[in-house]
Amino acid sequence: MAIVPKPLYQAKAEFFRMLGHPVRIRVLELLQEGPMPVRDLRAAIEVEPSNLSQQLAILRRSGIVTAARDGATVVYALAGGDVAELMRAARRILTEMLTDQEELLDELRAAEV
Amino acid sequence: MAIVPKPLYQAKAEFFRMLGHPVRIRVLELLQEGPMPVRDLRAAIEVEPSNLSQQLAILRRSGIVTAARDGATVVYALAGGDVAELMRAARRILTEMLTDQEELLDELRAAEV
DNA sequence: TAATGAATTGAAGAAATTTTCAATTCATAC
DNA sequence: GTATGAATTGAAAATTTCTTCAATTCATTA
Repeated sequence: MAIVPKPLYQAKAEFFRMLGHPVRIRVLELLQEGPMPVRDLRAAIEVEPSNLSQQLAILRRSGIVTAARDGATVVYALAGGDVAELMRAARRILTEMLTDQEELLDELRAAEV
Repeated sequence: MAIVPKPLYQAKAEFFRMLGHPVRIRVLELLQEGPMPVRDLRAAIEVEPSNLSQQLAILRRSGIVTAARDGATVVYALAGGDVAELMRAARRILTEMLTDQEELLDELRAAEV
């Protein structure tokens, strides 16, 4: 079976798409404070257990997190990449984008008609 | 017009989802070199004109790019946020995540973007 | 070994996104 | 004013992702 390399822009798109879900974002944010058992993730995120598991499976398959069983509980952790820096960069852009929208909103509010 | 504040993690998820498409990624990468008319985007990206327009519309609506008409052509530009830093952060994580996919790794190392 | 709790899996229906095509707008040239 | 090229729009069909539920695995405890 020949290895057909995936175009880089497609790998990037898949990566961002993997991040594009509220539950997955929250999991990644929580794991930035350190490894955490599923039990705690479930307490912090309002979501059905099986739904959380589905989202965790997506994160696991992508390779951005790892899972380790410890007795009856499973502990998740970031696989190592600097997720914090990525989130900071995203927040900077998001902040700028939302600020612009707010300015637009202010203009709309200020408009006479 | 009631303003319903959106949870931050949801805004983040929407932001990443907006990035999660190969054509949109390529547009953002091309625009990092400066404003560019649709004509040039279409020459650089293999995609149906109307499909490109759909993807451009998504980028526009999100606020990450702006469009300005100049005669018969339309010129797109990044709205201002530091998209380059975001892409670098993403690439760092991707590089780490894909250590077992040699071909893609080589592309990542060679990529300047 | 039976029972319980923790977490995952598989599969189906629901929901969202993507692609495609015909129709439209806008500016320029004839 | 009519034709042409550039780009966008609206809407449907195709595809993908999301949610949900029942069934399952694995470890612990009674």
